[in-house]
Amino acid sequence: MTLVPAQQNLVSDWLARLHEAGYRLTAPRRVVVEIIANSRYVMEPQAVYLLARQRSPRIGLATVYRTLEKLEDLGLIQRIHRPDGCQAFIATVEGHQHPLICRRCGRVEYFSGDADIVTRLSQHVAEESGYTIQEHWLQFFGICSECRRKEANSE
Amino acid sequence: MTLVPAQQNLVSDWLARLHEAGYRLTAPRRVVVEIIANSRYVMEPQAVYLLARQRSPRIGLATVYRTLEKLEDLGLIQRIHRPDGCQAFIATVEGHQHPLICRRCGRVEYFSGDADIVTRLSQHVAEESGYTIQEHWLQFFGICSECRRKEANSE
DNA sequence: CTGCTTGCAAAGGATTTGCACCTTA
DNA sequence: TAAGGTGCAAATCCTTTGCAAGCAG
Repeated sequence: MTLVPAQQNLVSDWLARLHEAGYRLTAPRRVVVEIIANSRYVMEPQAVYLLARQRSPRIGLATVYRTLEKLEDLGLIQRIHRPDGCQAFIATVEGHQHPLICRRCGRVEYFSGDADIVTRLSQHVAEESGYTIQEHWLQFFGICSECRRKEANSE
Repeated sequence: MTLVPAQQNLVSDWLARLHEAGYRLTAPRRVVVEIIANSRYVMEPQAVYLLARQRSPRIGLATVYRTLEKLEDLGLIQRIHRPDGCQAFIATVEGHQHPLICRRCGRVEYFSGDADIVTRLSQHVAEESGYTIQEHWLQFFGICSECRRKEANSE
């Protein structure tokens, strides 16, 4: 299981995917795409909306929701389910990866493993339970080193 | 990692815990506790409410929410976070377990492992990322054997 | 008895929807 | 220029809260 580096060119990639899927490339969509694709932080619709308005003051919250919905359908972003709710999104990374989220700042790292341990675990679970396993979720929560440092300094 | 058997006496156990915590044992609370403690299925507040009303027609939805809140605070039930939301609850099982949820019927099984593989994974992730890991979530989704059988029959 | 609980109804928030106007392809 | 997309505001949906009346301890 190894740390996955940040990805390049996500923006043009996502725009292309939206286009292929038959969606039009409008100014508001470009703004929303750029905001999420370039964020290494978990983002709620409100937060995306506020950032979007800085660039494009007339954009509406509904448009943000509609764009997020499409990106999620296309699998380009995914929900992060946290104890306090599950309305936050992050970019999906290629391959089978698992997010690690900082509880202080929302920063996300990704872990990916070929010959995924969890996949093997999942086969074991399937055998014992009799279920057909379709999917698994694995998410880690903690505090990133930067937030730990800040905390140490403020004491 | 092994399948965890269903638990006995959850109801009296939970009532005792509520009592110890200083809460009163009222009729509506007993009803809600019985419904969730005896369910091996994921349950949303609405569903609990509807079942509760069959037994106790005057019970209010707010009471259901308030009881669920207490049970969650005491760690007796936990939220199941699914792609479509995270408002469903199931009983918490002793020890470190991971739920396996049927996407058709909501049935839940639990897996638990001593010397948890995921815990070891989590240490590895901590080293590579520099994060302090506080928690991890692992959930499996699939179709239980009963739902598969039903499906096969109806074709 | 005392104060925690309840049911009801109203309030609050987040998300979705309807619609006339605008833009992309 | 047609169809899809937008912003706005209203509508919905889920959850929480305020309060007088009802019970558990």
